[in-house]
Amino acid sequence: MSEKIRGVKGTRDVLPIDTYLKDKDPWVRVGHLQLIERTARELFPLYGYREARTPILERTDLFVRGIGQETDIVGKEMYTFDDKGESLTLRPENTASIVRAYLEHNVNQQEPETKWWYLAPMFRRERQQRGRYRQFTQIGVEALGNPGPRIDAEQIELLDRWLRKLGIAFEMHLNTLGDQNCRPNYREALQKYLRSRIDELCADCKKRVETNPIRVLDCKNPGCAEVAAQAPKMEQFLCDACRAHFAGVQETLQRLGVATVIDPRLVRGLDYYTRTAYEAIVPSGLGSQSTVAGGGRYDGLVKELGGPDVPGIGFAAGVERMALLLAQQGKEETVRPVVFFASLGPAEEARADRLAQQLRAAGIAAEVSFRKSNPGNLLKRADALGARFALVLGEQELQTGRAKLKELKTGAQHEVALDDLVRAVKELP
RNA sequence: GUGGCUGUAGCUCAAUGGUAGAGCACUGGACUGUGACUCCAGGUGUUGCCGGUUCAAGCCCGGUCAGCCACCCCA
Repeated sequence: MSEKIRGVKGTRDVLPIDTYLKDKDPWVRVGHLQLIERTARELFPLYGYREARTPILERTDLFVRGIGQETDIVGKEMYTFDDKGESLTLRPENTASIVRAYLEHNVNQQEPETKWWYLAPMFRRERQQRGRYRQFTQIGVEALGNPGPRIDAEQIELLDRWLRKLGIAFEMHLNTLGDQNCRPNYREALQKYLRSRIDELCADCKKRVETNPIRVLDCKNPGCAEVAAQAPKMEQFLCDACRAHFAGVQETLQRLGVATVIDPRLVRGLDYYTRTAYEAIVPSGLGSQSTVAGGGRYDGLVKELGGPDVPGIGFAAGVERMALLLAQQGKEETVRPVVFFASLGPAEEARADRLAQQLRAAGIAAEVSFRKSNPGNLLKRADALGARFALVLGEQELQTGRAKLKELKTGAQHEVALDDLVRAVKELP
């Protein structure tokens, strides 16, 4: 007796049926994924973004250098393995890969500004829960070579437009993280402040004070939150250039009519972010998760990965999280056959095969019956498939060359000539 | 990685430590050429897996795996 083989922990199937669901909660539907993807494919090129595809596998060092050794992603969440002496990793995010490809092909020497978008599976070895999976999909954009701030606003407006188009209710949070000039000053001041109140912080934050003090601002622990509320603000430490940049982003967004919430506590977990940071946040529907898309500027990353001093900004959206939100709203597109052929014998089946072929060639979805049965059961089958019309093909129809096209919803029958079926179906309202 | 809850038919769920059930769905028939209604018949199963206690375990105990929820972190 062999054991039934199972999927990998933290991965999930998305199937075009209802009954595989293990729980009552809405789950990702194929139709919603298609809607999200199709909208992106249509919308992103209108903003000048072109699709880029990079490999799922990269050298581990790319992420260590790009994302940062101290981050949770690199420190404990990567799928890393040895490939005959070389360490490889399943990508946990795509920005580092995109920048690697950009540099590898010297794109900066071919065009001063580059706008790419991607749709790609990502892998992070976390404990899964609602809205968080070990394999998940991100749709994102990266704009390289443009120091902003108008590109920042344009990109935020793109995300805003996309989510609105899909009917997702969210709030766009916005913040600035400063840059290499002013962030160290802020970090130092913040650190000094946090050390003075270190007894009030949680155990994790006590460590963060030394490793990554800015993330203490993001802690949900009540004690930490209170300390954070009185902490010095980034805004007081911004250098003139960063201050002007942030003002420019806000001004452009206002001109474009994009509503944002300035959120001083919005920080980013990844080391490479500078200046503009933004997140689309939803009030509910994702369990303890609330971010459906996050983005920001990373002006130091390209250089960090061995390239020239090229600025960049991008966002990544969680496709499954978006699909979960859509599932709670219900609407989904499904493809159903227009004509179902109920054939009563071998000769009729042969004719149905050819008729279905003609309909499909004309762009009309058609399905033939493969099982031998009586008309009653075949009509049941047509109904179960959600077909609009059923056409019973028997001896009589083959002889006369005429058949009745039955509209299943109303029961109305339309007499049609088999030789003229395509035109007849097209002409029906 | 840490903690809590759960695991019985394809799905939703019952069963005091004592013989595994219902609804839905599925297949066929009543209806050898016209579905939705109705009726009848029929698979529905190593009770997640392994071990222990017991005369006896779906039920109690331990382990393990998986799912859910929360922390952490993030999309």
